[in-house]
Amino acid sequence: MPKRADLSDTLCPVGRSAELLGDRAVLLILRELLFGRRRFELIAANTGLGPQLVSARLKMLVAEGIVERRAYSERPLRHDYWLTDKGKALFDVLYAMRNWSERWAYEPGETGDGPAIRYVHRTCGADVGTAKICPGCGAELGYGDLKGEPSPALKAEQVARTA
Amino acid sequence: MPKRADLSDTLCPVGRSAELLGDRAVLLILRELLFGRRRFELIAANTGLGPQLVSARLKMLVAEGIVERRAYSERPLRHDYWLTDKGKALFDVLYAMRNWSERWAYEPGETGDGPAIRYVHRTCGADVGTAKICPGCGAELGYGDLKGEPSPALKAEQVARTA
DNA sequence: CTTGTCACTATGATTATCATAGTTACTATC
DNA sequence: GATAGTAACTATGATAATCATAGTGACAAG
Repeated sequence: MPKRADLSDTLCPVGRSAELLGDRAVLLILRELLFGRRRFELIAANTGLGPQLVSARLKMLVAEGIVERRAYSERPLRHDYWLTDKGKALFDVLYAMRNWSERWAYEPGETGDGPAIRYVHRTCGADVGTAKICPGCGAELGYGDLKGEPSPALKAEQVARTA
Repeated sequence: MPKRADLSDTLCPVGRSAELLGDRAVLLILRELLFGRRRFELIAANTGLGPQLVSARLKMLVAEGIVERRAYSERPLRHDYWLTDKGKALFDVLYAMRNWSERWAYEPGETGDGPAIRYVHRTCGADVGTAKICPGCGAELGYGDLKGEPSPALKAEQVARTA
């Protein structure tokens, strides 16, 4: 690869976010952070990415103001990673990706009989399916509004990765 | 790069679409297709990607059932590229990316005084801003529902790229 | 004082990407 | 009828990002 072309100065909004999100490692790390997994080793294990890549991407995300690095222990000194408001706002993008996958990316029956992850609206309890607005109460769905329940098969996969 | 790790068999819906969308070239090509630019040379020029990359990604997108290759002329034989329903459904993801960018990815005043692209709901005429549901009529917004008007600055950039 | 934990850094092989140039199959112009 | 143009690609070589594996530093626990 030559130095990859830089699109961060394009005025096109899709091009600008493509520079950030058009990267498997970034998307997977954001998934972990949105799921509330904040520790380096957990992120590395769940994504299957090497520590060097995780380190490089987290540094970049901190520099972009999407992630914040915090000390959660002084002795020994240990850090973890938190999404900023700018980072939390990326929930909408990942949720759209999830919705597309649930509809288009699985063979029939591949996830059992339900979706790979069942999402429930915290405030009203409705199963949101793959909707953009809550079918129970009509509210828009954003960061923190949903509670996800992975299917048994997906849960087994996640356990296998961290073991 | 070693062979990139394959996530296409993960059961996680974000992981599965990350395999597809976690790629700058794919996102940029999808942007062009969603904007109705279907010809190879136009896509290459507007994205700034080399023809080899465009060719490889379009082949992959055809194999994934996201894009369809059609002959638009017999003599000389010429082809262009159309989104399938599976491809059109990716509008939601790119629209979420656009919304995030409009809110978080620009310095104040960088796009003039409005957004980089102003979107209007075709059926009711309302300016949708960065909403997920139309603020005019309350309808959900999907592929084909919006008419985009790039800001003068963005338009100038697009003209410069194709010249 | 050895083993374990966590957040990383270092090294080398592999390969995707970019820039540039060339190819094929026609049509249009001089 | 030879040259130039157009559209959709393919070929080639240099570069650098990625992966696998191993190692480091600072501390805690047994």
